[in-house]
Amino acid sequence: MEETNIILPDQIKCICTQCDLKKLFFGNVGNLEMQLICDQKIFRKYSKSQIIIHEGDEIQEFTYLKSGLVKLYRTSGDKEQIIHIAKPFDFVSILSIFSNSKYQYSVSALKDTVTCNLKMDDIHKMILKNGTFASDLMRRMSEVSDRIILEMLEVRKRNLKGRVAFILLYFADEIFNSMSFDLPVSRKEIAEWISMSTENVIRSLSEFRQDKVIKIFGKSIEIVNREDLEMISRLG
Amino acid sequence: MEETNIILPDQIKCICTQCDLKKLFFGNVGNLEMQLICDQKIFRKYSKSQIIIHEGDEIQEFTYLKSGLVKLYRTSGDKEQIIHIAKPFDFVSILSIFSNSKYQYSVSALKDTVTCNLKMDDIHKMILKNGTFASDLMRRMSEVSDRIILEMLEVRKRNLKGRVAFILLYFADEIFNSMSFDLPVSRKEIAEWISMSTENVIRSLSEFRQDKVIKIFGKSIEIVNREDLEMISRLG
DNA sequence: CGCGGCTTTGATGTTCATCAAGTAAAGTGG
DNA sequence: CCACTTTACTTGATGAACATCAAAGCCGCG
Repeated sequence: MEETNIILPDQIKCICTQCDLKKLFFGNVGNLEMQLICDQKIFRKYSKSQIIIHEGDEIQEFTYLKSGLVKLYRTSGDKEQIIHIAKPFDFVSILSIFSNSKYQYSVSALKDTVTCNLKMDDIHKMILKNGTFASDLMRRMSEVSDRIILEMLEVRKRNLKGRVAFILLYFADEIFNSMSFDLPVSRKEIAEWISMSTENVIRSLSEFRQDKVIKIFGKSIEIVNREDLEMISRLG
Repeated sequence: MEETNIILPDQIKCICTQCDLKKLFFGNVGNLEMQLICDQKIFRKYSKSQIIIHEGDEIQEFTYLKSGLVKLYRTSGDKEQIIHIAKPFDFVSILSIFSNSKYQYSVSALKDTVTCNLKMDDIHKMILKNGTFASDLMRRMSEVSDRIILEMLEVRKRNLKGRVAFILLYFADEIFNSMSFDLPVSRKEIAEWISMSTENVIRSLSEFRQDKVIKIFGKSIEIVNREDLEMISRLG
């Protein structure tokens, strides 16, 4: 939220009407209305591990990801609980914003991330005026919360190894669309995501490597035997 | 959903404009619009353990609780995972309905329950026409999903005894508003809610009883030492 | 170059699931 | 309504799963 994160629209070549993300929420917003929103928008740029949204902060903006990758989490005491990892189109900051005046979760950047921020007031006004926009937005909210809840249930019904396998497949299928990728999170963060200890996350990864299910080079992961990994995820 | 569950409006003295639940969603709906909805409404009555919504069913109605108590859960294989326990005003069936054509969760009655069912089409039409209604509905959706997610996180960060203590306090504070109440769920259901084994839920309850934190007579629970129970919930 | 955080492995102990066996309660069909 | 069956509840014993502690190597960063 610091001023230093602001980048002016003309620093990024971006015309709202041509934005890939337009159809997410603004597919049914006329060009005139769109122009009003467009003129008000602010981009913010965050580098890895910078905090985008801080639990407890006043909600004044409607924030969505233009590029990058973020984690949604909650802090209690000195511990963090990761709720979800989201990429553009996964509009996580949509949670809470219509019921609370303050954010219930924090969001931070896992890699360099750019957000597009609109004034919450403008969004509220548009909901009142434009029913189709309201309807589209509702669908998005419902999708996001459904996905998060179902994902938490999927994790929760598995044991340690099943959870780790599930997370690896999640990165492969949902985030990177590839069998090899660089982990955007630490082992500790995986642990905070699946509610297990860091050591046991590492032990599971090592075991998968020994069993030739995956290859590991530091943060770099390659899924070698997808069938086995899926089996571990299903049975665990 | 069976026809046998339908009860005609005049069997229950109910005028929509005077309904306690009106302000939940329809606080900003005019009397004329309200009348249209009102004429279309159907009540359904369910007895304990009857299924109100079945995972996978087509979503055609907008369902909310008039009275009773329900559990929201998901079935995988032969096991159930309880997501949330809800009473009237906690409008759980709001989840999924704007993003999916089918229900992602099941809902069943924990005690005799009456639902008020509106046509989904009418709700959609009203969202398009009435911006304030859309806005109110969004706030409710956001509240419900926030509450469920935060609750799951609270459970997940605790250990066995902490979870059991948390659930007991949940019943006392959120459901019954009393330090003594009849458990509306079995030990097994508590286990499915907090992802622990039935035996260990029972052992925790027995231990609380031995330590004179609670009294137990079958399904009947009395919280004797609230401070201790809160301590267990906090530290566990 | 040194410090702190991340990663890794091993050893140990705690927490929890599972199995077993018995009692109580609740539903079912004659 | 009773005998019967099933489901819920309870406790103990055992072993598996997982956390914690400890120690050492590694990496990035000021």
